[in-house]
Amino acid sequence: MTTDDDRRLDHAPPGDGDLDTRKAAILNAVVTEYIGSALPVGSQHVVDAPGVSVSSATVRSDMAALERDGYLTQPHTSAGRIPTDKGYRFFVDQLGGPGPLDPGGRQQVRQFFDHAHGEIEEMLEHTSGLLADLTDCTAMVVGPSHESAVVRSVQLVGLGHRLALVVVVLADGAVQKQSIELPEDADETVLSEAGGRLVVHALGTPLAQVATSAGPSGNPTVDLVVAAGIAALRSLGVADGHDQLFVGGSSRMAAAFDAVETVRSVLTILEQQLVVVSLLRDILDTGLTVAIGAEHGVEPLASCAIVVMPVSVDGVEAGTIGLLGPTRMNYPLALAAARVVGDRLGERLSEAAR
Amino acid sequence: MTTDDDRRLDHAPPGDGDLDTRKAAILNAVVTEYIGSALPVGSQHVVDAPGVSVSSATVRSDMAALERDGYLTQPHTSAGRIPTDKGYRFFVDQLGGPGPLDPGGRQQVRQFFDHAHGEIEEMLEHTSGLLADLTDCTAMVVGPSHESAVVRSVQLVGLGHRLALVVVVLADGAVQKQSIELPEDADETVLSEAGGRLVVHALGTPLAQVATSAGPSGNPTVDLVVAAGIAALRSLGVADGHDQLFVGGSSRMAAAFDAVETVRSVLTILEQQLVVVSLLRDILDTGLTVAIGAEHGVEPLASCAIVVMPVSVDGVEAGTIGLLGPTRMNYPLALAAARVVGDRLGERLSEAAR
DNA sequence: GGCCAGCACTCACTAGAGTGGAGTGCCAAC
DNA sequence: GTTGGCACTCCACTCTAGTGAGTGCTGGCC
Repeated sequence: MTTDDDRRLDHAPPGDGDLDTRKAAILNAVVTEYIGSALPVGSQHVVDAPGVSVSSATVRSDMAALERDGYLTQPHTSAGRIPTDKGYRFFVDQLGGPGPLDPGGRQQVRQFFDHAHGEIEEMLEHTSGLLADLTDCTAMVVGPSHESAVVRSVQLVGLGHRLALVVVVLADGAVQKQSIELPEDADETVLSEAGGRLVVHALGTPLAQVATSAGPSGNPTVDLVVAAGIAALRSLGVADGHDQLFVGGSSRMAAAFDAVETVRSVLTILEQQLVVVSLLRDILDTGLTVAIGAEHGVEPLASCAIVVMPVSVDGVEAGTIGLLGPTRMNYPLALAAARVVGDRLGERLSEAAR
Repeated sequence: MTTDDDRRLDHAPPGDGDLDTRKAAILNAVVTEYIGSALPVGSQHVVDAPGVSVSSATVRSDMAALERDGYLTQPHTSAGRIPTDKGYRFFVDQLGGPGPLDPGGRQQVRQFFDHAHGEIEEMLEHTSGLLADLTDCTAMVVGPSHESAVVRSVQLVGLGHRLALVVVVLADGAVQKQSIELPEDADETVLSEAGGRLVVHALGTPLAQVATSAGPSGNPTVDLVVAAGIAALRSLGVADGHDQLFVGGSSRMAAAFDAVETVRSVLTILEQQLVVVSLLRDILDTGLTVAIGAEHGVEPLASCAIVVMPVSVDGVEAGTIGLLGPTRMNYPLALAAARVVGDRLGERLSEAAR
């Protein structure tokens, strides 16, 4: 039964992160099994796994060692083992990054991007749905920040009642707006004069680098409006991560846990866009791709794992993809899907920015 | 104990939707109690309620009658009663519309709208959060449709690569965009010429009433671009309900049910914007304010009730507020909150449109 | 020294019996 | 029509085996 498969593993280097080859194989088998069944895994279920050509007794003693070392744990004595966060961590590290996506998934991704149309926000939104479908996780998509996008057009539109709208079109196709208050004596002429000056001031400049002030025009009212417009532009340039998060498939969290209280607390986190965006940012900043259990500091997500993948637009990390699931999520699938979708999304966004 | 309070009810007209005064009082007491406790209500818990100055034995026989008539049901023999959908319906009808909001809630609403700032989308989003906080329900806010909003500004911005963006600013401060493909030979001149013609064509017109075609300009390329721009404008005028729904507090659904499967199916519905928007639309169209259980046709929401409230902008029903909770939701609170917030939101939007 | 069959042990899970209590329906009396 | 009294029902809870998956240990074997 276990004849050919093992050779590869038997001859692998002995030290694989403190674990000998067989222990690693057993750990992987436990993790894989548990991800599939969500049931504690006994020694008997592991003996047939590749790389484990020993009896259940030997597996037991190895499992005991793995438990001593903190990779596995028992819900109670005389139950099977389930992986600890450390166990999942080993499993994930040993995967060595995303593998290929299964053909069905690849097909689904291809179809999606072939038919993806419409505006960028719509596409990001749908992408989160696609990822959720592919992985059965909750998907988070953070759109590219507009900080460095070049201003293609600025417009000042009066709305009446001392209110005007600064409308900016950026090179990546994003449209931003910000309302400003007008001084009492600002009429159409002032608005159009100020609009013209804003165009001269900001056109062709990255949003975050719009200069703080423009020269005087001779008309103090115009100067006031221009100043307000510049302030509005600059405030749009600050990436507050507020308006660019798309969460898809949050209902999957309900399927992932059977404690309704866990579901509630996870959903509560997901409602806080700022928390989610900075969480993903933090994980990326620590250089991780997967954050398991307590590794990210967010307490209510202690029983969750997060897979993050940067989305590169023209070679620059611009957006982020995140997948949220229980710690026993399907890591190989999640990693593969995140990579493939991230790459394709990046390509798409790069094309659009060109 | 029950002396003064009853007189009002004792002298009420005998037929209140097929129920005599005392039965109605008992039904109301059961509903109120059950909304608070989520536990089946026994005859003993009802004898102290206003309008019920009889013994538990009498209450029992009335309850039996109410069950025969379909207002109450028993989870099992020898358990207390819980209201049926019909029972909730009677309760809600007898409320006769929204009552006043409690002072704390009023205060919260006032504070919110005093400090509400920023763009319309942001405000709608935050409004959904406010409603969820007030009522402990999931809140849905459908923004005003832009069909009838007057075009304040049209702009054609080239994005390179045979792509341009039609950017429309509407009188209510909304900004819409739609990308169009350009013919091979469209250069900056064509773009600006076409942009100018679009302005002439659409400015001051309600979005849904933009005429289908403009006269020829003499330059076939310009005509092509203008046609594409008009098509884009008209497509924006179609209220597909896609981009104007804001759902807040979906985590509250997890707290409302203890069956995780129910939570999952409800969340799945909430993820389908189109379904939610048309559901609210349907309920409003049937002239209801509250849809209980099976009254709306959506099967996965059979254990939910929905409170809807139109939001009037300048006297015209423009947006919608919806509250989703379990059938045993706090109807008086939900109705009061929806009314107050809906009114204030309407005022706010009317101001902005002026 | 590493591996393994055998064995005693642990403990969640299930089913069944017993009990308490909340609640009902019915009835005779007022 | 209303009420107190009473027998009855049935859930929720507890307790008690019994079962079985799974463990740790041990002594013998290669």
